[in-house]
Amino acid sequence: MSTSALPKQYDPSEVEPKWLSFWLDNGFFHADDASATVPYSITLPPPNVTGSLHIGHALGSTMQDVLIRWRRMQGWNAMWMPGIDHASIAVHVLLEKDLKRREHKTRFDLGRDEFMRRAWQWKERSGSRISEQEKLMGFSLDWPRERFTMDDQSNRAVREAFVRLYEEGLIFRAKRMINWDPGSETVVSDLEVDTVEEHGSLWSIRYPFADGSGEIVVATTRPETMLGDTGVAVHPDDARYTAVVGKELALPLTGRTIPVVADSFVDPAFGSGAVKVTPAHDPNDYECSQRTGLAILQVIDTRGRMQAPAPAKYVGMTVDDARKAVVADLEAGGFLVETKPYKVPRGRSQRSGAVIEPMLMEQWWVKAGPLAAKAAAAVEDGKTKFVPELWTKTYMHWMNHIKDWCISRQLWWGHRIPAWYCDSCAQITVAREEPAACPACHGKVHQDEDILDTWFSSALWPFSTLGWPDKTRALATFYPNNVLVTGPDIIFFWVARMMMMGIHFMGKVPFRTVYLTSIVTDENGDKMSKTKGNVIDPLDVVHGATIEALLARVDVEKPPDPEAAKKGIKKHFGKGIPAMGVDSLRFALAALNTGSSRIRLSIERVEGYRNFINKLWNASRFALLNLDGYDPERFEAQLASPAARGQLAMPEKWILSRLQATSAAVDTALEQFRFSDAANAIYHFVWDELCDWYIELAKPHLHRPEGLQQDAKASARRHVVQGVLATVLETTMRLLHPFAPYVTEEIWQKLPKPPQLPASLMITVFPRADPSWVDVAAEAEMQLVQDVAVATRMLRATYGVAPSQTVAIELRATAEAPRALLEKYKELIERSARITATLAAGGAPLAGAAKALVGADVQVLLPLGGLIDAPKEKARIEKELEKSRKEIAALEKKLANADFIARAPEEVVAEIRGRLRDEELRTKALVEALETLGVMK
RNA sequence: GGGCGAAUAGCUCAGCGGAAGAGCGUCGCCCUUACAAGGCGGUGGUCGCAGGUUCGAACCCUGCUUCGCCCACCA
Repeated sequence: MSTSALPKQYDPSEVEPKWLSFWLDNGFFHADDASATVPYSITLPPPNVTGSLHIGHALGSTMQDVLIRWRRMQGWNAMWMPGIDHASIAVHVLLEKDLKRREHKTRFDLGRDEFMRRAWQWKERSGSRISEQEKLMGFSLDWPRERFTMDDQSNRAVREAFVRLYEEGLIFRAKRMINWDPGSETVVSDLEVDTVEEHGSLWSIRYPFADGSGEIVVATTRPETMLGDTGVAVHPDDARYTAVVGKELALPLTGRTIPVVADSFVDPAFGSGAVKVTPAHDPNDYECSQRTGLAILQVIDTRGRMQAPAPAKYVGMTVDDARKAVVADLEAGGFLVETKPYKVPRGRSQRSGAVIEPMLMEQWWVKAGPLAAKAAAAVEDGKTKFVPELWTKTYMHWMNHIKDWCISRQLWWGHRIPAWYCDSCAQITVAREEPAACPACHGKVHQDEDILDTWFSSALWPFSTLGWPDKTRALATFYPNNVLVTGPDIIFFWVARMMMMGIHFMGKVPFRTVYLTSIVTDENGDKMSKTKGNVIDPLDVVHGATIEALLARVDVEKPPDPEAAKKGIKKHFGKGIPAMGVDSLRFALAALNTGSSRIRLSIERVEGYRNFINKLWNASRFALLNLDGYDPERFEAQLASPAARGQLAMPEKWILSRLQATSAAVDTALEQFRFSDAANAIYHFVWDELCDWYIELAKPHLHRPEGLQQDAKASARRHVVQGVLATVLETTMRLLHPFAPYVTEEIWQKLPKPPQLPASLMITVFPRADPSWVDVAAEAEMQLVQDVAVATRMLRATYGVAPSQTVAIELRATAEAPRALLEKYKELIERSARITATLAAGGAPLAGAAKALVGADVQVLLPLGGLIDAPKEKARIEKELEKSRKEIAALEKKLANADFIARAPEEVVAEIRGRLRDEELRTKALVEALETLGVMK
């Protein structure tokens, strides 16, 4: 057997590329549509083509890969679908910004064809970059299936879905109030508008009656819209105005007259109780006009400038300029009553940041009601579950209050709407293929200029990626997906719409479980942003980055405030970022993912888990240095029978028992998406049990005998210990592999193991908890050894006994059972605490000895003779005594309570009694120790 | 204005009805031949506040306070 030595520190840069290409070359990530095994599928939320992998992706994708690798190893036919999203509006914003900066042009200057050409160019560059990054992270995506939301197959799916929905009356064209984004010059959906409170003013304006009989004062935060007013509304029950309803007002600055109408949407308590109504530019006012029959005048155009029928003077002004002009003119005309500062809720485009202009326009809509009803019912019936469960409410609330979805966009990069208008008649043709001529009048047709909301194609993604609208094998096998992992921020945008479309077109929910990830923030809980300079780039964590490199990047990326960004970078990454490899990052993300709403990540945190990976590396290194002569096949045969297992020594029984408990914990945790529990179970097993105890106890048995002839017994024992160590490590690699694929593969490949195993760790079998390995007795015995060793080390440390010095201690136990155990494991204790021990049942108080208690009965005596520091010892024991007495008081109080005795379960009462007994023994021993000290004085 | 969540060790978080836990930090002592990215030991908490339910509450209920995050058309 080879005993290849490993370097002292784990070097991911050598290991990662090697195994990545090994996995890819062997097609281990690919799932077979026709496999007879149980399918398990996840669709990766397709990253935007504009982006590169950020920490949020790293989190979500790592969790998906953990699930996929885990299920794959459990024998499921695990398929993880990769893809990229065309991100219509995001690309627009990006390309247009670039165009403006480099060429001072708009997309309109460029023209549709040229713009599209450049967008595709961008896609080719950017799309492959993100895939490369995903590969680097070890994500076991099924690459041959990789898709793009604007590839031929997706285009076909989009057309098919659009046409069918249109034919079913679920897609329609209508003139309604929409959110106009003057920045990107397109409609955006309600979800793409952020309402923010901004400082503005509330103007009160006088509207005189046309007959000169007085006036009505109205208040507004948008005086320029008065140019489009077509009425003033009052509450029908408002006694102040009942007499004037129906009268005409002379609208200042316009020469028009407008009526006073009654509508109950008016709040009589606000301002004067009268509202100016601008139906074309305010959603409320539009509703009002529909109820009261007021006319609609559009005075703002799609570029956010005033247009006729506003008076010529204002035409062409921007909204802001028009506002100033109107206010000035009103004031000059004596119409302005007052101006006061006011907090104005203002809608802003999430994409362009421009102030949203509500407008009345003809657009394409999805009738959401019927789709949402089924999507809500599916969750109510438990067909799809949210994890954590609390998101169910968010989803349900939205579904139950859903509004129609505006799906047309006045952009170019995206799926062009498959609707053709006749140049001669009013016929609209919605079809899968471009019609040669108008079916009604045979006139020429032209296609709708608009494209679809980027989320329309995303909504079809779980089935369009599997071949829909064709009935494919892949679709039959992998739809519905088992899990969707995504961020809560796109529940409405994406999750809800996949649910609606999946149920509609496939008749089944698209996924059984929706796992919502946390938001990754910096260590202070602040959202990561380029401007704050607190962005943790996963690739920097993997490869490392000097502070200079990080700062230099700011100059290339040119964020809005480069100085602030640099300051932030210096603050957060002052010493740069050490290269920590993929596994450290992945493991950190899993370990920190407790399911709370945010994960505070910092470089220090990742370093902590890098240390863990290194610890594991060194434990393996130790093993490999000591496995010479080990024969895995022989060992397997040795362990095959339960009887043989019974022959194992306690430490071996113990570590195997702990290992099986860890397997069980990992499995249970993953079933419940408790990633941090799973990661921490492995972390503690490896560090606290395997490294801190088992390896230490194994050492004397592994060392090669000095003499020429090794005695047979020691040799056999050595082989068993080697076997257990190798087995435990091999199992640990399998357990840990979904979290840290690279380091585990590297170690696993080096470990001696029985032949006929697969070529890669990633296709071995995930450890299954086997209760037959549980050994309660061994765990209890080991606990005693650990407790005695720890108590002894504590005394040593307290009294400054040099680590190199072996001291003699006395162990006392009055009871027979623990004394027998101490006797049995004397050597283990001696080795763990660097002592020699003598055992006694009791005896006279030992003057000049420091004393520690283990449990109630076992005493550890460290003889110090004249060197004992009596006051220190006294203080220490008194502190323990105080704790013990408090505990006794609490326990006695409980037992004195008749209700407790009567109502609490018997076993609880018995347990409390037992604890009281033990605690009393402790107190007695501690008092005795104090008395012994007294002798010294 | 509605809804949801959080408040536990210096920091970040587990625990969610029967003995207060982890990681990091901090303080000692150690280069003990796997690992100083390490070892050993220690310190540190009226579990936000006030009530209630219960034999028993960090955990369940009510109210309050303080922070987050969503949703919402008030001129």
